Amino acid sequence: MYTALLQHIQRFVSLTEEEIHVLASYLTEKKPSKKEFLFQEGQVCTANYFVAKGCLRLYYVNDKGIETIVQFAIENWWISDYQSLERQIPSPFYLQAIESSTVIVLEKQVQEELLTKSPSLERYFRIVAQRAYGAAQMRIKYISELSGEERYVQFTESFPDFVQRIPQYMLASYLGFTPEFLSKLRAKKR
Amino acid sequence: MYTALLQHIQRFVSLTEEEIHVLASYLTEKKPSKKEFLFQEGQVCTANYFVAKGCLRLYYVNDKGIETIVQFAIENWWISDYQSLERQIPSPFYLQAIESSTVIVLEKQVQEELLTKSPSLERYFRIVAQRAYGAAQMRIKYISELSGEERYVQFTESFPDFVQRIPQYMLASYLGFTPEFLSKLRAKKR
DNA sequence: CTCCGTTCTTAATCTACATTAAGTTTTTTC
DNA sequence: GAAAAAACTTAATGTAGATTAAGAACGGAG
Repeated sequence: MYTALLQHIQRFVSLTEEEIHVLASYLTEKKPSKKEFLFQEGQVCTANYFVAKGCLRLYYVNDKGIETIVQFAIENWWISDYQSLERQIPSPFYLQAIESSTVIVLEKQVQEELLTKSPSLERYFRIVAQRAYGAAQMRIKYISELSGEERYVQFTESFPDFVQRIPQYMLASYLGFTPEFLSKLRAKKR
Repeated sequence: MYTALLQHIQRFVSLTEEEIHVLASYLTEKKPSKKEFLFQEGQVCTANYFVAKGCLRLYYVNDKGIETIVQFAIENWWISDYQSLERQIPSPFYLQAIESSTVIVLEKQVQEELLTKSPSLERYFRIVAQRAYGAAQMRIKYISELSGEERYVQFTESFPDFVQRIPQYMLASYLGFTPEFLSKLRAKKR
């Protein structure tokens, strides 16, 4: 149970049997089916989610009804709306399963308590947050540095398998342009 | 000494006298003058920087020589290139003082050691990283959601004092457009 | 105070990508 | 396995913001 997460944690810190036991008692598992939501716009986000299997997307919908994907999460990624989670304010985002997935849920209340008990886990989540932040810094750089076409090439080269797994319009949404423009790019590359 | 930082830390966790003492012994202070660099492109970034006074910018230069600002840091912000710092790879960024500033330097090696000794500090840095990540998530949202003009309005309304402190061309660079376009926007608002 | 480099402005032209709209193909559902 | 819904494509037209170029204003060093 929870082996994917335990393995991930032990890549960064080591846990005692006791800690593993306590941790496991605090976790719950959810198996959202395709298109199921973990939270929606307007709700306060209450948990941090670890993808053991499958794929999620974090997105928002603008006033014209257009969806924009802020982040994907695949196996071994934590995902949540960290401002909503920390400040307990309503989230502007939707967190949704793209495929039917297996997600490990760590409730905020529970996380607080758990981390005061276990410095190793505190350390693990510090490292995870720093890595996510580093990735976000690079993402911001790429958004402004590269053109739409360059971002498309870079993404497909970096994550060829992942591109197969998701609908094209989601890729367009993540890369920051329209499905029509992506279609044009694809036609050009053939 | 280091009072700005100690106050910031104690907004999130409490430290014992002993911990404060150990922490202080590990920190160093730097007073970069205007335009001085803390690190430059191609260097591996070795430390995490806390702005006690003044203002820094993290930016990169593209192949046409155009600078783009990825982040500002003012009083009470930590700033660094977290990918370079964590993976010890060369940074694509420059970290530079915009004003002559007072910066508290926490070397990576030292941070590692310090955090294994103090769970409270581990906790503090976990919280700081999560907040920074939350802010980055929102930044990514705003970049795709708002037009250049809307980002300008939003930024000037959110940080009116800060806008006074920095040159216009840096604001343009941060907001993701040219100084010429900013100039046009400003003319329009008058 | 004045000179020189930096910053800011104006305006003409240009382009990457959006919008709209219609048609086609693929996937889902009953 | 037919019908409906979702996803993808093509093409005409539109626009936010870039680029280029030149001049004006500002600010700091001597």
